[in-house]
Amino acid sequence: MKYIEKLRNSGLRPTKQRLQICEVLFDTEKTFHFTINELNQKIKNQINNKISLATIYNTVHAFEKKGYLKQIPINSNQTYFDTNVSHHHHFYDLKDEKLIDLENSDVGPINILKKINGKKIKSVEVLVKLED
Amino acid sequence: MKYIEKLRNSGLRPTKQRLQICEVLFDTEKTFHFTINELNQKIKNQINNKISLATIYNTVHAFEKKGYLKQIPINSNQTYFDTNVSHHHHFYDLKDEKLIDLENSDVGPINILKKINGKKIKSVEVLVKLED
DNA sequence: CACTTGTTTAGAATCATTATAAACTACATA
DNA sequence: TATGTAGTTTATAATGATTCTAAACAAGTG
Ligand SMILES: [Mn+2]
Ligand SMILES: [Mn+2]
Ligand SMILES: [Zn+2]
Ligand SMILES: [Zn+2]
Repeated sequence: MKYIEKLRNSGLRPTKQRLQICEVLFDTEKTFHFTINELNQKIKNQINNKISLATIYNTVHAFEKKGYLKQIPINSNQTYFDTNVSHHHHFYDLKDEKLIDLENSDVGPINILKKINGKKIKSVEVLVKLED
Repeated sequence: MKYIEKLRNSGLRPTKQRLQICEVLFDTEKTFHFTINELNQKIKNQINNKISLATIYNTVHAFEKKGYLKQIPINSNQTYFDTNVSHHHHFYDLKDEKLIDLENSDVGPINILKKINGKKIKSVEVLVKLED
């Protein structure tokens, strides 16, 4: 199974629950954005199985640490994650509270001129807030 | 007093507590970033008075709504605010968990090419994560 | 001053997230 | 294949930032 490698790379044994989480996260045509609660619902519907929140949190965080998921920097009462781990940006629709992908090509090249001594840039993310 | 106008514009009466919050927020040479807890500490030290958290939350949110404070989009267990309401961006030092201003001129012009039907851009914010 | 409406506050409620620890499982090794 | 150990799952509790509540209090008006 293709997900075993992802799990092992993340330092996790391939258990039934984790493989099911992988199916929901990665066995899709399109990438998507989600909160832990939304993922939990999706698992219940799609896999027709309940996985404890603790396992979901742990697995998502392990993937995020390894770079198989991204956290989206946004102020919300819940943390948003993204299965699209390519370098890209986001619209945030303030009214609908929805995220929309902004491909790298939809945003011009970004050149950070300021340097901080002894630090290097890990990521550059643009958040574009939308209103009506 | 110069803060009375800010308060009235935000739909708030100028009370003793709110004026003291204003002093801490706006009576400074430099702008700064803060969490509610940090602001609470600052008030205790600087004004030598305790103001209830409810009042601090309410006042900060009223100012944020009116545009006298900005919320910084970042994933943290606490919400970060900024007294610098000019259009600017941020470095986020992952190790020290500190925010650093990135002036508009430190980032090239950003051109959002994608348009969303019926929505207009309210803000464009760049977050640059730093590692060692 | 008297009245109304807005404000402050302590404490409770909420709720996303993290911690705990007991029952269970993967899997290496005998 | 059987056994042992380290890792995993789960229900449940704890944590902690934020929001809510409602009673005591203050601002502003006439
Ligand atoms: Mn998280
Ligand atoms: Mn807030
Ligand atoms: Zn995305
Ligand atoms: Zn700033």
